[in-house]
Amino acid sequence: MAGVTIRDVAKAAGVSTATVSYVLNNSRQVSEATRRRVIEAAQRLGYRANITARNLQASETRLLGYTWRPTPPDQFNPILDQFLNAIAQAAARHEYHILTFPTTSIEEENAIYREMVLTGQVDGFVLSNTNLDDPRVRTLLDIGFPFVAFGRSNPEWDFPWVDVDGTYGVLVATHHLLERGHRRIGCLAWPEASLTGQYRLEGYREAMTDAGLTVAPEWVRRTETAYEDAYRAACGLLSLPASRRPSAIVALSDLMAIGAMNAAADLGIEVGRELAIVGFDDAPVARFLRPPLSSLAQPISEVGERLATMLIDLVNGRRPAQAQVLLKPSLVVRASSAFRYTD
Amino acid sequence: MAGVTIRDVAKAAGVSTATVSYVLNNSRQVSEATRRRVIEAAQRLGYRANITARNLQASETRLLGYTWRPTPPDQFNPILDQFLNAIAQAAARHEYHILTFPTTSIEEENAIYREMVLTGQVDGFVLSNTNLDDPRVRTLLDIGFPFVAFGRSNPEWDFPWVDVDGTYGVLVATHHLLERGHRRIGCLAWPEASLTGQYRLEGYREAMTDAGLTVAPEWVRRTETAYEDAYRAACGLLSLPASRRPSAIVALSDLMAIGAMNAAADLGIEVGRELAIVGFDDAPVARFLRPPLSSLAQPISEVGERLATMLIDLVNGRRPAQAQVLLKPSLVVRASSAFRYTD
DNA sequence: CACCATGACTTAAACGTTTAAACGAACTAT
DNA sequence: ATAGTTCGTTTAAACGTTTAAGTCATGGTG
Repeated sequence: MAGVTIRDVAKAAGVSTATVSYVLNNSRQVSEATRRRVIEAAQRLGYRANITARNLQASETRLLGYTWRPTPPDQFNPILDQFLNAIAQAAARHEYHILTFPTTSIEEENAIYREMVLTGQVDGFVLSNTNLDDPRVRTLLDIGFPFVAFGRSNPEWDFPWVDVDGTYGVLVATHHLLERGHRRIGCLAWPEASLTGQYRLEGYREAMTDAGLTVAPEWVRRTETAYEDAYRAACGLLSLPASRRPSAIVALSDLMAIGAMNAAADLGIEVGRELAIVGFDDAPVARFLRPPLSSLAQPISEVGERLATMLIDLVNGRRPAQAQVLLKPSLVVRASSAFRYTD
Repeated sequence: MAGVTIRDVAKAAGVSTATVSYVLNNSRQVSEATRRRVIEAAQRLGYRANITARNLQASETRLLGYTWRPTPPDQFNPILDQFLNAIAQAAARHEYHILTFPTTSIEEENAIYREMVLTGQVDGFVLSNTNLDDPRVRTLLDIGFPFVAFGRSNPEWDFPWVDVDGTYGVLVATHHLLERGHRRIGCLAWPEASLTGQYRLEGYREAMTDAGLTVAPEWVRRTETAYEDAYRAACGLLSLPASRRPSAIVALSDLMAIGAMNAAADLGIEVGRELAIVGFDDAPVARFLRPPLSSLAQPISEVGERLATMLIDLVNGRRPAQAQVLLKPSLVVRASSAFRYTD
């Protein structure tokens, strides 16, 4: 397409292609006169180095792969936009770009990884939504290919990751509820298999223990992340006899929190007066709900930025300054939980 | 990284690299015996052709660029996930991948386009959120680089696009409201400069005219897309004297619809009984609102798929079968507008 | 004056493919 | 028997860079 090559510039400036390269990359001393001639010629012809050729010669691609599994239509992904944006911006600063490819299953993802590594399509990967013993992490560790992960996996595995401290977040949220006078606090949690779910739930338990409260088993409802499941689970919580029915619910995601809000409404319980709810993620829509939903905001942009720079370090054979980073989410208190509760 | 090249395979099979290439690409007759030897060797060594080298030689990248402007934190992008997914899946079927890069302004986007074209980083572009006289469309038309757009621009410009028929969508939505007994219908519209806004508004006007109703100027409120603006505009609509106050509102986006829902709630007007509201986009959250919000669902996956295949056709010098495609959105009726209204 | 170092540039190989052109052997048709 | 085809394969150029190694003045040093 572009068509103007380094040879054209060399000819126009009356020098060899090597000299042109040296001038343009500042990689060797060149006399001022020649330098000017080359630059002038390059500019006049509108020369821009062909990236593919450069990459071939450097045997790199300056591409970072990011896979994500598309969100089912009945759920939402509150962070894709921001996350993709953050990693792409950070990568661009180092002249890297993001290659995105959605996949449908972990197995497919794994296969695609191998393929991309073998064909040299990317220099590294960004994983997200990692889980305990994540096979993708295992694969990449085994073949020794550069990658970073948003999320932890097996604590025994040494690999670079950034994660948001779910334990801390839920601990803070639960403290907040305790501080507003709640004593019976329920939790909409995920199945045991979810590592992220484990961390978050731990925060809830810790806070309750700190406050000298015992967690009734019936207060912790494990459920899939889908809206309907959360709705049903919340109905269960709210149908407990008055003395054991929670006056506050911590939901491990905003979608689940919405399920809880609607369950409460359908049972005639007023959220923001009789019942407090806190979510996790601070989805954009949280502010617009009625009442506005308190939630834990994840520092997604920082996660993305750190991951990108870590990965670029790795790709270039440098050890990243910090290979494991745990960032704190921040609680955004809104009307769904701002009120003071008294029994 | 991968390390095993076509030369290694050639040596292992005792043939020239050309033969290996011919076998592996099926591009020339090769004797069965040699074919088997080559395939066996390739397999044994785990050979996969290096993509960069192949691309250089073919002077292509098999990469399609997609830029989007990140959504401001107080808004949401209900379609990025699905759209990216659709184009990436469709592209993958033809062994193309998507290079994403977020930008902050149209000007920056334009500059990046030029740069990417000149450096040969992508074979084509997917634009979205095009507007009247969109400078990006102009640039790409001028330099003659392959691209497709989600959205129309200047009707005089001949370029390939796919769009969702906003006029039709809002027409259907308005008909639906008329059919439920509404006579005073308001519209939360966008500033005149928005082409998409123009099309959608037209649907509203047409439906009203069809029904023999005149649109009171005060019923059409032009506003920015932000929540607060829509909220205020809706307050304006709902504060009209009873005889002129709309009993139904068509909002040109779900975010604006939410603004209207909350405005109504704050004014003590019950949505779903006294006031009907319809949005546009069918954001995932629409189902979970109270009442659930009626909305126009865009066939995003189809848009993405069509765009990707059109672009790949273009990149390969084929004219796409259909260069301009207008798809119909479908109205999803939920409780916010399902009731029958009587004055 | 011989020698070496330095500076400014060029030559040519390399990165890993694909593919046009050349080549030789085995057939086929005259 | 000879020329022309066909088949299967190899040779080598090409894609557009970067860069190690080489060349050749020039100038400084002992």
